[in-house]
Amino acid sequence: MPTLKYSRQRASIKEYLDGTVEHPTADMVYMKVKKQFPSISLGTVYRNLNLLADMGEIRKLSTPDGGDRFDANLTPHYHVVCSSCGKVYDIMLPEESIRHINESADACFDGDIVSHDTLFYGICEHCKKGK
Amino acid sequence: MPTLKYSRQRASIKEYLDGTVEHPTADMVYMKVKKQFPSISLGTVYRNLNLLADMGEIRKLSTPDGGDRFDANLTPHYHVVCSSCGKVYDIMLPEESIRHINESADACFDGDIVSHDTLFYGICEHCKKGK
DNA sequence: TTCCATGCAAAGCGTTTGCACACAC
DNA sequence: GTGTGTGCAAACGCTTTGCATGGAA
Repeated sequence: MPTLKYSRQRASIKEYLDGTVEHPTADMVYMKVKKQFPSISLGTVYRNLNLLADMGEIRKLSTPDGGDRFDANLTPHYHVVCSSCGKVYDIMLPEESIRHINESADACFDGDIVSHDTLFYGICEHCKKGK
Repeated sequence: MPTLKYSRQRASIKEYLDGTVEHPTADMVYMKVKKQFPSISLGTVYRNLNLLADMGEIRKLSTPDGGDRFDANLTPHYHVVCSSCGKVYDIMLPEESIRHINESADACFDGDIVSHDTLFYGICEHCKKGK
């Protein structure tokens, strides 16, 4: 495998992700980092996001509405994606619940459940009110 | 809204989904139904799959590897998607576990969890052995 | 006859990739 | 100087859509 070399662009992407509680799409990252590096390309953003995800420095979340989302928060937590607006929310289940869910799922599945990737769906408060 | 009219193509799609325990992609449905209707187009398959999903006759599952998958099994159950091979498996949790998971998640989320859409990730038995 | 459904092809969208150039080491 | 990262643009995979035609009611 190739040796990793420093790049300002990658550092900027990581820094942005570290400082946000949202779960930005690649395009949102692109827009943000573009302010600092006006000539950065979307391809570079994607390459670095995937690189960071492969290295385990960020998490990549797949959502139903196409675009992936990225999260630099590595503490064990789940996500809820709003079926209405597509936003992704953190959900901090108590450790006991996490264990219970994993044990239940593991017992029913012929293989290994990767716990922290579990994705919940819902309707967020904002979308509930909007109706 | 327009009145729904019968179509052999849609009937065939529904019939195929009713008879399989897999969770076929749109393209798999297309390939299958094409045997009966050689001139059917992929667009028609997509239109009917979305139509059936909107009517609640089938479920549409979003997976991380791009393609959506379709499931005619409407009994309450969850899904596990294998991070390695992309296959989708049914997972029949005991009712008590489902209730526990929902209550836990609901308590931590500012909105409504849509229980049966919850998506687990894992490595299936087949991929575990293959390594 | 009235509309909905179909087939076809083009377009849409998010993402990946090939290539020449720039930059880290 | 060697090899990785970047910017650009083309290509990709999946899905949707516009339009003329075909079929259900």
